[in-house]
Amino acid sequence: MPERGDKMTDGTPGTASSAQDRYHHGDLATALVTAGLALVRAGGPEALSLREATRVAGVSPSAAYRHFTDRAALVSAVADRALSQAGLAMQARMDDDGADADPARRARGHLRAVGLGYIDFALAEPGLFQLAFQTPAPSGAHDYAAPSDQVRHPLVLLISALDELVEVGVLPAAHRSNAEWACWSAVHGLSDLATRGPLHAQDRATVAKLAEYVVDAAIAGVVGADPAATSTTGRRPGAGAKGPTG
Amino acid sequence: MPERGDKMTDGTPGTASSAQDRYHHGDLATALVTAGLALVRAGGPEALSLREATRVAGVSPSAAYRHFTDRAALVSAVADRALSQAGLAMQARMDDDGADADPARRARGHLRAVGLGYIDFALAEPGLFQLAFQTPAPSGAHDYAAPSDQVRHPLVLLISALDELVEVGVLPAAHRSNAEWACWSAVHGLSDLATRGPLHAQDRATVAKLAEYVVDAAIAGVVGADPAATSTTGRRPGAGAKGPTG
DNA sequence: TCCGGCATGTGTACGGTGTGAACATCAGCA
DNA sequence: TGCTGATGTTCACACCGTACACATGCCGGA
Repeated sequence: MPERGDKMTDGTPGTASSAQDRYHHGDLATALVTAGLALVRAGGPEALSLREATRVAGVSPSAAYRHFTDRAALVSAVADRALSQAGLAMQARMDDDGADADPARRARGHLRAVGLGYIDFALAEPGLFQLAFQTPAPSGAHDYAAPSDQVRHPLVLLISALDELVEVGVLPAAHRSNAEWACWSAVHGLSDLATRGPLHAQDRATVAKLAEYVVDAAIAGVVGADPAATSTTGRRPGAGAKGPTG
Repeated sequence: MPERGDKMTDGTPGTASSAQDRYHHGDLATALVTAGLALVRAGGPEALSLREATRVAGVSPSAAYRHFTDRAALVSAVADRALSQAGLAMQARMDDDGADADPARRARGHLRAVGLGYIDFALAEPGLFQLAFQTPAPSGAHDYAAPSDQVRHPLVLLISALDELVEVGVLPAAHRSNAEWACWSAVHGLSDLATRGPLHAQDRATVAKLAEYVVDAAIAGVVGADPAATSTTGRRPGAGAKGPTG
C-alpha cells in the first residue's frame, strides 16, 4: 500500500489530519483542481494530466473519476478557477488605475486598465491564461455568469468599461455595438502572440510597450471607427481617433 | 506482414508504383508531412500523432525517426506547410480585392485583404491555423523567411501592406512603427476567439460581419491613433517604441 | 559482375497517458 | 447493529512517444 501522507491538500494547516491519511480523502474534487492549477501554472495546459493530479493529491488515478467524468471535466474545472484569477487581477488593476476625477478620463482609464490587465495576466500567468481563454468552453454551460462568486468575468469587465465610455460621451452610442469584440480581439491577440507566438522570446519591457500601443490603438479604433463607412471606399474625414477628451 | 498498398503518397498518379509496395518507401518524409497535414486538418493539432501519420503512410512507427528526430520535428514540418497555405490564401485574396485604380484606395484594400484573408483562413482551416500560428516556433530557426519557395510569409504580406499605406500617404510615417503588431493582434485575436474561444459556436455569417468590423477598427486604430497622445496620463510625443523585429 | 556499406524500414519493448470494471473501505442511517 | 451508497484501490486495456537491435535493399567500388 502506497504512502499517502506526503501531500498538502490545502493551505489550511489547522485541519492537518482532516483529509489526509484516511481511506477517503474528504475533499478530493477541490484537491484535484488545486493540484491541476499548480500543474498548469508550472507547465501550461499540456502539463495537466489526470494521473499527475491524482499523484499530487496522493490518490489513485481512478479515484478522479468519482468526481470528474473525464479529463476534460477536470480541465474545465481548473479553467474556471483560472478565469476567476484573471478576473481578479483585472479588477485589481482597474481599481488602481481608474481613479481619475474627470469622468471621461476615468472611463478611458478603466478601459485601458481592462486591456492592460488582460495582457498583464497573460504575461504573468501564461499557463493559466491559455487554459482560461483558449479552451473550447466546457459545453456552453455558463454564459459569462460569474465564474465563481463575487468575481466578475473578464468579458463583463470589458463590457461595463465600454458602457461607461458611452455614458460619459467619449464613445458614440452608434459605435458601441461589437466594440467589445474589437477590443477583446486586440488584447487577446497580443497576449497569444506574446505567450506562444512570435513574440514569445521578446523581452518583457518590449512587450509591455507593445501592449500599451496595441491597447491605445484598439481604443482609438473603436472610438473613431465609423461602422457605417468602413468599406474600402474610404472613411469620411473628421473620423479620426482623437477623442472628445483630447 | 501488414499490407502497405493502401496509401496515396502524393497526388502524382503517374509514378503509382514508385514509392509503394516496396520495403523502402521512397519519399517517406513528405508522405508523413502530407499525412500529418490531413490529420491536422481533420482534427486539429492534437490529432497529429506520430503513430497515426506512419499508419496512414503505411509504415511502422519507428520509421518516422529516420526523417524526424522527434514528434515535435514532424509537427514543425507540418506547421511550415500550414503557414505556406495561409500565405497562399491571403495572397490570393489580396490579388482579388486590391484592384482599385486609386493608389490610396488600393493600399487600404490590400491591408483589408490581408486581415480578412487571415481570418478567413482561420475559419476555413481552423486546424491548420492553430498549428501554423500557435506553435512555439520550431526553435528560432527561420525568421519569417519564405516558409517555402515562392510563398510569402503572412507577416511579410502584412508588413508590405502597411508600407504601401505609408508610401501612398494614408498612414503617417510617424504612426508606422508597431502598426503590424496592432493589426496582427486584432486579426489573430478574433481568429482565435472564433476558432477555439467563445465565438466558436457562433454562426459563420455573424463572425464574418465581426471580422469586417474588427479589421476596419484595427485599420482606423493604426491610421488615426496618435501613439503619443492616447494614454490617460498623456505621454510625450515621439516616444514610439521601435518594433522588436526591426 | 559481385560485394559490401549505409540509408532506410521492421519488431519489440518500456514507460507514460486516459479510462473502465471489479473489489475494498468507511460514514451515516434504519 | 448491520446495511447501503459514496468514495477510493487494484488491475487491465488501448493508445501514445521513443529507443534498440535487426532486416532490407540501393549504390558505388573492386
